[in-house]
Order: sequence, then structure tokens, then C-alpha cells
Amino acid sequence: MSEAEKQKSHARIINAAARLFRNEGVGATSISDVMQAAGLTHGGFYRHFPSKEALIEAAFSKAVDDLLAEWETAETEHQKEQAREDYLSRYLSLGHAQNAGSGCPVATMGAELATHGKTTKAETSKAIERTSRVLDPRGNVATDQGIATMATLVGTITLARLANSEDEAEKIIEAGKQGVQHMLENWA
Amino acid sequence: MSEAEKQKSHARIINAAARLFRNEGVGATSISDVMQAAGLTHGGFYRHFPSKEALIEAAFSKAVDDLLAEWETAETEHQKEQAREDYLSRYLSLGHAQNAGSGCPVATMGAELATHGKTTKAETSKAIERTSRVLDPRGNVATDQGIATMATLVGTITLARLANSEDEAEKIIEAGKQGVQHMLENWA
DNA sequence: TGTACATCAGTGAACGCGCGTTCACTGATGTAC
DNA sequence: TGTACATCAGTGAACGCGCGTTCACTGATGTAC
Repeated sequence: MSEAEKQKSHARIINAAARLFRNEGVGATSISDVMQAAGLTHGGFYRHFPSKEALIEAAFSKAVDDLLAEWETAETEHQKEQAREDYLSRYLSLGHAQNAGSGCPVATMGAELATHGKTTKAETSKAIERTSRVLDPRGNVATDQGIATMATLVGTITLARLANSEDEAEKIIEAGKQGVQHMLENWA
Repeated sequence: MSEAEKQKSHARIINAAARLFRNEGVGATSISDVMQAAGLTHGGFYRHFPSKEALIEAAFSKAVDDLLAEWETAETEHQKEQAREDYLSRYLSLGHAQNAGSGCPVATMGAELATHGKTTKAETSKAIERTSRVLDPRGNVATDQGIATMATLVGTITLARLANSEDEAEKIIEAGKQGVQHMLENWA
């Protein structure tokens, strides 16, 4: 049980939490659930985090990083446009709707985190800013276009997950795609 | 304790649940919380509903009705357009972001209901259809435009509630407004 | 190099607590005669 | 019109259960001499 092994456990706990919180919801996931998924027993949790609240914050941040890091490295205009397009087409897909556990944490945890305090708000606010930058057509700035695009994405995937058939979900995603396209087409 | 009084209690329970579920979340609201808010004790709950699940369904449906009924009565083209505009401007407001308890149940309860079963999906699916109809510029039909508009609304209010200041929330709502406008402006 | 010791990640039992649900009871309602 | 009785909304104690958190303990690590 070296320092390196502790860090591996730590990472497993965060990853398990990030997946379970998105799949089942923050409130519906217990610390025992998380620790079991990480291959540990519940008692050891407090060697890694002071509270469930701290884990929620860490898991949310990790999920945001996993989703954005790949695209934030874009430097040239061409790379930025490619990043934006790739992010959009991955986000608005049936796969994303059906695999909440590896998808956008704002769509899955957002409403639940909205009732939390200031500490969590700092993280969610940062996530909105970062995502908007990736999505903004002008590249790495946060303007209304990036925010409005993100809003349409989050709303579309939320609606798609509330549909009662795969066909209906696909129709909603298609509508979201067209919506984003029309929105950005003639923006002042 | 006549039949009429039972119905009054029933309505108070549903209204209290609809408010608390949207304000605090479905999982974070207990049956005791709901009954207390309705001016009753928890034990009597099961004279009105067979389970918490049934209450969730009833409260969600009630919230949808409260939000839509006023606009669904529009008949003439002019009334329909007015309904659509009124719905939009009420939805995209700071007041809506700050008063989740009387606002859109899809934005507050949606993510939590997505993990539920078929019965709830029937209700959420219906809510999407109804809202899309009110929002569609062609009037009382469910097309991609209505769905994409609804998605932007749900996403915008979700993001606004995750902002860590009133100013930031207002900026997000403004971006959402412009997004909807640009989206609908030149739709094929 | 070998030994004694402090550290601490992980275990599993235990804590108080609030949850959803059940139940015996109360007392007002309204029907039967 | 008056009386006996069935119904049932609402009460509050109780149920088993799982939650977040604490704690005494284990045993491997790595440092001190």
C-alpha cells in the first residue's frame, strides 16, 4: 500500500462516482455503491474525502475534464472548428442519450446541483464557461452564441432521455441538431 | 370529513408535492415533507396514493397542466402566436430561474425522472409533445421547431440555475433568448 | 544489513437518523330502519 | 325525527432498512538507529 497505490484507489473512487452519479443520480447513489464499484469497502472512503459533498464536487469536475480536455487543446482556427463540430456531433447522438454515465454531467447532475451551495456553483459555473468556449464559433471565447448552443445541447439530451421510445429520442436529437444549425447560421 | 374535504386534501397534497419536488428535488423530498406542507401528518398519505411513485407522477402531471393549460386554449392564429410569445418570455426570465417551485417541471425533475420506468416516461413524453405544440410557430402541431425551441428553453433555465451570481444567470437567459430568436428566424 | 517503531490505507462493525410503508385507533360522516 | 352502525380520512407509533459517518483494528510501508 504505497503512495502510488493510494492514488490509484483515489482515481478509481472518483471515476466510479463520476459514472454512478451520472447514471443513477447523486442522491440515488450511496457511498457504499461508489466504493463497491471501485473495488473497496465503504469504511475506507474517509481516507480519501472528508464528505460525500466533496466527492460530488470532485466527480463533477472530473467528468467535465474528461469531456472537454480533448477539445480544449485546439490552437489553430481549423482545429477549433473541428473541435466544435466533433463535440456537437458526439453530444447530439443516441449513444450519448443512452450512456449517461460517460456523458455530459451538466445534463445529468445539473438540476440536482442547482439546489446545492456556493462551492458547487463555482464548479458548475466554470463548466458552463469552458463548454461555451469550445462551442463558440469565434473560437475560445465565451459569447452568447456558445452559451445558447450549450443550452440547446443540454436541453436536447434531457428531452431525449425522457422519450418513451428509441425512435422518439432519435427524433428529438434530430430536432436539436437542426435547431443548433439554424441558430448559428445567421447569428449577427 | 366529507368527500369534498377529502378532495381538498388530495389537491393540497399534489400541490405541495409539485412545489417541493421542483424546489428540492424528488429524492430530497420525503412524504413527511409533503404531508406537513399540506397541513397533514404523514400517516394519512396512503389514503390518497398507493406509493411515492404514484405521487411523483401526479405531481409532475399537475405541474405540466398548471404551466400549459392557459396557452392550450388558444384557437385563432393570433391567439396562438400570442400564447407562444407569452410562454417564451415567461420561461426565459430571472423570475423563473429563481422560482423553480412554480416553474417548468421538465427542467427541475427531468433528469431525475429519466432514470425511472415506463409509467413515468409516458407522462414525460406527453409533456414534451404538449409543450412543443404550444411553442411551434405553425400552431398546435409538433414539429422539429417546437421541440428544438423547448430544448433551448429547458437547457437555458438549467444553466441559469447553475450560475454563481444573479448577473451571470441573467446573461445566460439573455443568450437563450437570442438563441431562440435566431433559431426560429430563418427555419426552412 | 537488521530491528523497532510510527504511519496510514483499507476493513467491517457500529452509531444515530430519516426514509417509505404499515397499522391500530379515533371520531366525524352519512346511511338504514 | 331519532338511533344504531358501517365507512373511512386522518393520527401517531411502529416496522425494517439503508443512509452518511465514526471507530477500533489489521497489516503492509518506510524510516530511524
